[in-house]
Amino acid sequence: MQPPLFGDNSPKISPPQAPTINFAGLNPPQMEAVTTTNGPVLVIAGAGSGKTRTLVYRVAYLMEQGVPPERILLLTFTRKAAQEMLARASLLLDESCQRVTGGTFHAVASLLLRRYGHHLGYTPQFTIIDRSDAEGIVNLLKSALDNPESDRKFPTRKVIVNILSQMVNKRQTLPEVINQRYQHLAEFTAALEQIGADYVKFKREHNLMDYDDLLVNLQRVLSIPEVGQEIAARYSYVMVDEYQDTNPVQAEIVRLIAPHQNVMVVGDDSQSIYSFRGADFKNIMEFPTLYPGARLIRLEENYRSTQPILTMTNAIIEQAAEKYAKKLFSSVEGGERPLVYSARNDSDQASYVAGMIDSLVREGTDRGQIAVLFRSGFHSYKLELELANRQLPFEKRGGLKLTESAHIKDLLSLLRVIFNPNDNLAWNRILLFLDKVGAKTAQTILSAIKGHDDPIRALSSYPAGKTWKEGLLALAQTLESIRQASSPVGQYETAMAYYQPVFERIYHDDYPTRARDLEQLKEIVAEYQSLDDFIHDTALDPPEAGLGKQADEAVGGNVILSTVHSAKGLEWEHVFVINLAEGKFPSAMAQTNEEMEEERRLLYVAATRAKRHLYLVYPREIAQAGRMPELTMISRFLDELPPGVTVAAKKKAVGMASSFSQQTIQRRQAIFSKDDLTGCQLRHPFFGEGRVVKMVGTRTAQISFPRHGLKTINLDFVKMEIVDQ
DNA sequence: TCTAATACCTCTTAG
DNA sequence: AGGTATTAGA
Repeated sequence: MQPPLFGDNSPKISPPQAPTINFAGLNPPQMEAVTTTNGPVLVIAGAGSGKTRTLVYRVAYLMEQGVPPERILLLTFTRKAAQEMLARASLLLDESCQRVTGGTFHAVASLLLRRYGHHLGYTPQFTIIDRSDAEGIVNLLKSALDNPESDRKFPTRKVIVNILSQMVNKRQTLPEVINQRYQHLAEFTAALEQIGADYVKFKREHNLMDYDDLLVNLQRVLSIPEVGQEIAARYSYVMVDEYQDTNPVQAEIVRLIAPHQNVMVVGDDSQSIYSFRGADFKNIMEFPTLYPGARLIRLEENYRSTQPILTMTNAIIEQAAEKYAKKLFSSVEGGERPLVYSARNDSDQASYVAGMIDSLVREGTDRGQIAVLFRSGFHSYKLELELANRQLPFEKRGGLKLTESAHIKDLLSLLRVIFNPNDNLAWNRILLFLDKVGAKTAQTILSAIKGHDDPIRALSSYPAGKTWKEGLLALAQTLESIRQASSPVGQYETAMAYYQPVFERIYHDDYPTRARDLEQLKEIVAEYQSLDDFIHDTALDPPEAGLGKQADEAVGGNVILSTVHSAKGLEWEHVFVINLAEGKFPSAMAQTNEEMEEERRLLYVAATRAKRHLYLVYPREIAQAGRMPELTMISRFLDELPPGVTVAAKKKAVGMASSFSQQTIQRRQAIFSKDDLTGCQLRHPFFGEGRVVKMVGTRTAQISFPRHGLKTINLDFVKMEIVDQ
């Protein structure tokens, strides 16, 4: 269970003896940041300089000074970060630290807007929509616009949502956004303006808020004098983590919520990686202007990484076009230079990394001390297969979230219409479950039942077509039962009983795999007392889907595969950064100089996650679906490094997994040159190990895989390895 | 007129 | 692997 965002307001019983905090572990600037509690404070904290520790101590210190936890607000970048900090503060002081209000801007906004959103015309049951929901709405509005000749150049719903979001986050007008980044769409300005207005109207009419609305609407209620005062009166001390990644709207929220100016913000301009969300690393430098008399504290000593790693990361940021002079120095002894491995291709890269991880684990390295980082979620697919083959459990962070997959959205939609009967997207989704009902019919039904104060009842009396009347009644009945079910699990099960056959029909190809996600969802639902809480929580902090998660909740944790963005603020002994090739990292999407600079900072963030060992890997060629593999160039960021900062890794140098040893390779070649492989144990990149039952032709074998059954495989096309004769 | 099946295309990063 | 555009079929 997540700790409540707002602490309970029950009267606090002071402990007989006030516990005291031991500050021995803090250096002088950290100590200054902890004890300067009144007035604005800006902490510029380099990577690994003990920023989190400082915040944790400060929370505990404030409480030791007698500040009630309910009056402290800690805004962080992820909900997880807030939980972790409060848990650590509890260890320093006592459990009451858990009652501090801590979470993301969005989570805090969601809670405050449930209470104060009525000033803007929202009911407390508004639904938070995610990106794909927003895209769905925009798509709807786009087609309603009926541009005469549906031109191919008209932007996709994805691009439109990006543009609308950028307008909000950077507080720009549509022409400004178009002029800055989307000049090629200038001719569609009028249409986009219309879609933007329709989108706002649609959300308003259906009691929906997207992520941007949460922030903007919070800012708006805070700007209503009486309401703003009431909210501001709740908090006497406000702390903001990762301030370099806040956007102007968030900065304004901080200003409004803390008129007393007891605000401490912590950040590092070199680690600004969210400009696509409207953040500008210059904002942090403007803090002293916004808060005259702000105390500036710098944390520059690095407690995380060895000097050779810092030498390399300093070199990366050294090349940045615009930077505020800062050079981290290490207090960690010794260490080796970062290794660079040049892989032949994606497969070689995956097998190198998996092999290294395998041998590290065999040597006794804690799995939880190993992470693989990459620019984009899909960059790790190959590696995921490779790790699964070697039965190495891992957890993936970033990329697709559980609630973003189609089948989970289906089920959640059944619950969402109960919660917010105005949620058209959810309605549309579940109406499409019905056989013989498509987009058109669904819209017709929807507009018919929309006006009723009880759309579910209205649904059961809808004049349905002969072919789908039965299905419609069954759906209406199910919704009624869900509404009446007493617990969230009960509601889940009622919904699931209805959804199961639909599910098997829609996803007939792969529903067993997807079924696992639904099971996982059930476990999450089971932790909740009310459906409302469940829907709020999952909207803002979707649980992550993963192969690895259920594999092993082993001691010390699992190997982590993560996007760089999701690795922010974390650290590991061993860090692999993969796909360091032009077009991948930096991403091909980075066009402007500013964007390229952000890619550089992104690599800086990735590399500074490493405590002792850093491995930089890139493929020399990239396979593209349906095309010949293309040669790639090494990432410019590595190419620009001064000589001697890194060291080339020898191919498969360090104790590789047995299946990749020289002997194995020789044996494999020897045997593969033979004709008859009957009886051999082979390893398939996807199906895992299997035994050859018989040869079908000279190069084709029938192989029995324990988990996947009998397959006929051409050995020239599929890369197989000999495991045993 | 609408649904269902098929072939094809494109993929950032996140609350 | 997901969505979209196209087309066959009801």
